[in-house]
Amino acid sequence: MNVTTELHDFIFNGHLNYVPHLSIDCAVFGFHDNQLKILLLRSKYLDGWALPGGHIQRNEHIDIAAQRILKERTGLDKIFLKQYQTFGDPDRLKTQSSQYFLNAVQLPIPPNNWLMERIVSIGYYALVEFSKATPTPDLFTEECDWWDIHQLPALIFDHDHMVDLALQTLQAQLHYQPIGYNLLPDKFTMPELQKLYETILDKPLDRRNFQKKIMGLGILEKLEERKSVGPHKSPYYYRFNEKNYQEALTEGLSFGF
Amino acid sequence: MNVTTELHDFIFNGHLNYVPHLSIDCAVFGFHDNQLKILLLRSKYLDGWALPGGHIQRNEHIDIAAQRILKERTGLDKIFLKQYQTFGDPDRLKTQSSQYFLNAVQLPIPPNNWLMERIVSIGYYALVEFSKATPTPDLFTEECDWWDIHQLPALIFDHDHMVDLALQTLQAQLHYQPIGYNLLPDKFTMPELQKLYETILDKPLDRRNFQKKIMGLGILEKLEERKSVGPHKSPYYYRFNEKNYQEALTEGLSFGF
DNA sequence: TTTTATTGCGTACTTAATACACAATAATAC
DNA sequence: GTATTATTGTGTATTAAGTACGCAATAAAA
Repeated sequence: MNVTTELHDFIFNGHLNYVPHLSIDCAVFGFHDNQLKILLLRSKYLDGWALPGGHIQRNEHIDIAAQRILKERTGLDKIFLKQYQTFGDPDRLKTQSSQYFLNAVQLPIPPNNWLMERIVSIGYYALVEFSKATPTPDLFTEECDWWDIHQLPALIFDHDHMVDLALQTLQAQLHYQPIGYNLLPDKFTMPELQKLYETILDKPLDRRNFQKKIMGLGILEKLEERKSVGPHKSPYYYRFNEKNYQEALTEGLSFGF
Repeated sequence: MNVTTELHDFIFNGHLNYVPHLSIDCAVFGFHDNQLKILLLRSKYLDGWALPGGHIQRNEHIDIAAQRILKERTGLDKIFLKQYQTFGDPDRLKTQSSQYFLNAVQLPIPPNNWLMERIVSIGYYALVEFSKATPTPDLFTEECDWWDIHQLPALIFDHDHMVDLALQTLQAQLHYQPIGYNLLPDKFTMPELQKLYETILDKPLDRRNFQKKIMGLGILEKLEERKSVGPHKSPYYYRFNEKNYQEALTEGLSFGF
């Protein structure tokens, strides 16, 4: 099936498979080069970048739908995903992006088409390991790539608002939930973990106090191995203790930065 | 319009006014007799108690819809309302309650009717001043009343889960947001405020430390007047300082119970 | 006038958060 | 080899926040 027929099918028959009036949008965070990154797509039929998103199948749990959508965009299973807000402004799609879409698709879409109606979007944020994720465009996507959270391109609809709120939520969660596990490779050094926290919170932390606090949580274990990173003392590798980490996820923690 | 024709109209024409596949359910909290209460309805056509809820009008913001729904049930305007979770299990309505409904309404409802389809519900929690709210049943409601949060009746669908999560959210919020304002009368005593916090957190707090901490936030002002409550020293009245309270709402606070 | 339960205010103790010091060390330069 | 350099590992002192508890004041009832 080529792009044109698939697009046609999605527009005119999508409501048969998907729940109308609802969508999902995901803010997918990654960490690379000491920067917090977010995954964005540029659609062939829209005038800006967008959060990865999609629709919910007729008999699908919304959490499963979010997992499915992100599997298609990143190749990853069992992603750390959290619902953070549902966006329900009736005019959230009534921007110039909509007009651009109508011009771009070159199809006679009636106003009562399921995609032209008011859509409420459920916002999720996700944490993924940058190096394991493979940004994957679909047929309707021109580009799919990571962007530094501090240098975002123009986003469509209300997606800038969605990113703002997702980041705020992540920052707040950081104080109760052990978050590094989903964003870092299996083993990592203490300076790397600290940089991650500093990047998300957007403020510097004291190296020695950070180590004390994070080790005090009891979810990390120090390895024998050290990482060679320059003309100076080499830091040890650490990894999350799976069992204690899972416990901390359900019980919650108390940081205090 | 009598009950039967209004019900008929809602079932068969409701989708013209309301967004299908979506609903709103609200956990409305009040405080009375040193108990945390929640507002529940018993529908004429359902076999248990339910959270007050409803549907979103075609061109209505979801937050406005929640306000409208609660205005109808309590008579109150500008209620403190917060979205806390969207419930999207495709089978959340497929319980015995649905069968009971079909028997009770005695109408030939086809399976493709908008109320028979899968509905995703947006959960809000609300805080209201018990004495100012007037529980108001609608045409389809048999009873509408406050229930002690610790002695709830059988609830329909997934409403028990909704209540659980709303309470958990409220408890968590209590640590960052000045919450008493919405649940207490304009002026109140320190023991009353403390009782509210103890009730929500479900644990005792030290009287003297509580006073220190709560006054340290700078959102309360002590009045000259005292309340006469028994054969012992009379407590002062306090009230929220409107300006500082609003500031605290946006800035957030840091408690630590 | 005494009794009673409770309030207002205060002080000691413990724990958590913050600030800062210094020796150890791995790659590089010479 | 040996000195240089930037960074890491570990520790201690200080400050702030949280917890535990004491006691005099007092308003209504006995």
